[in-house]
Amino acid sequence: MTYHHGNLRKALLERAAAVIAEQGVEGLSLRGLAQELGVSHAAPSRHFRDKVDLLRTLATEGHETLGRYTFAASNQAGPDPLEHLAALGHAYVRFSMEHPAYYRTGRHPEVAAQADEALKAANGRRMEALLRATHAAQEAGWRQDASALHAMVFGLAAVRGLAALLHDPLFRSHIGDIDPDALIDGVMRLVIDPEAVRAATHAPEDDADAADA
Amino acid sequence: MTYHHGNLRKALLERAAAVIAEQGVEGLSLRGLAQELGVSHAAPSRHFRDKVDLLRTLATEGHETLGRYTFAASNQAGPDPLEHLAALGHAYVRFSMEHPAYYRTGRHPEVAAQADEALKAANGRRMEALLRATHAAQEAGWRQDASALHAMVFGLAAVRGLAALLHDPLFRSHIGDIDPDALIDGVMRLVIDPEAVRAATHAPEDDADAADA
DNA sequence: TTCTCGATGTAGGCATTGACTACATTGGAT
DNA sequence: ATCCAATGTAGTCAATGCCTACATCGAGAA
Repeated sequence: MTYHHGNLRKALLERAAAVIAEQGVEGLSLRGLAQELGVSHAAPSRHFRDKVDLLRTLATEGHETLGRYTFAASNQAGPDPLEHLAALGHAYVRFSMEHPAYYRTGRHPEVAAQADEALKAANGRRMEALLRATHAAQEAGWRQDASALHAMVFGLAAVRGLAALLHDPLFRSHIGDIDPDALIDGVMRLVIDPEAVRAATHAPEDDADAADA
Repeated sequence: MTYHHGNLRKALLERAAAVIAEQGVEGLSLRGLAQELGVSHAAPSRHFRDKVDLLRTLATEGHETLGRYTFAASNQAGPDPLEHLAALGHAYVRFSMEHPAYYRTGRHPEVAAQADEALKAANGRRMEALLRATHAAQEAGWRQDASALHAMVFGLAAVRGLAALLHDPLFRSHIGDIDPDALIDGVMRLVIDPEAVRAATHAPEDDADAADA
């Protein structure tokens, strides 16, 4: 046994993510973490000021991972702004399913309440990117009747709400066995509604699709 | 001072709701509650088996209150199924804003994970009612292209997501000062989209302007 | 090479909290 | 009037977060 662990900070983050994925944020204990990693109960304090500091770090990692998801989605999606927006929504829900620890930590009220500048900035960047994608979709005919803000919040709410439902035991048990992917597809189609867009764009009068900035 | 409190159970629930509204569920402590009410630290255990039991009771109260909100909304809404569905969504978001303690407790993972039969049943009833309202809206032309389940989840996700956003400090601080009511209206209009429904119901044939209600 | 010092980990302690047990008080039913 | 179930009290314990003082390590300075 070595006196020093080697990379305790990383190990703490990984183990914490595993515990949160299994038992939720409530089930996380710094002392338990230290014991599982074979270090003393005070060792974690060398790397994280307090429990929220660890959670905040995890949440920031989660933002970065989510960033990679949305980046990949942007690249894989075609040039159609509607498809792009749908891909962003898909990426978020998939992220929430594949990284439950990041997802739960990011939504934890303590973390949001004690967010540092890095976390706020990461969140802000994602919101701005979403707003741009929303704007592009509107220029392509999506929800032109609404303000950009309302349209963005609509899409964001639907996506975040869907993720919340898929993580809600009450919802899951009431719905019974379903294919999450099919549900995500179905809901995203209702959010984007390309049929309606096509109908509106090819509408009686064609002053609607003037797309310039 | 009397040896017995009088109605400690009720007092505990009320005080707990106040604390949760101020500091969130994380800020709630049974001993603190007891101290504020002037009873011994073990007194709460006479009324609630443990902390989750108290939270679960609060969540059940919340379901009842939400039930009253939706009942009132149903009554005040006109006969139009679309208007009815929008009113249900509105009622949920309004409930979440006016009763933050109920809202937060109901969404707390511990509560959902340890829900008892009463809570599951209350949740199930609301889901069934929402499914019926969704079905009626579809019969009136709303989102007929989607399955009833997908349409319901779409609406539910948008509404729950909007409530989540309005309670999210990160979202609120990024958005800046806004009028929540205007945002709720705007988003609900995008969920229901009566214009699109009217367009779809009055078919491709162009008697578009002759039709009025 | 040896020394020093900052980084990292340890040991102990304290306050808070949830939960358990044994005991006390009350008021209503008999 | 008596009994007893409901309600409240006091004490205890383990778990936890956080604090302080001390120990160990290893890399760079001397």
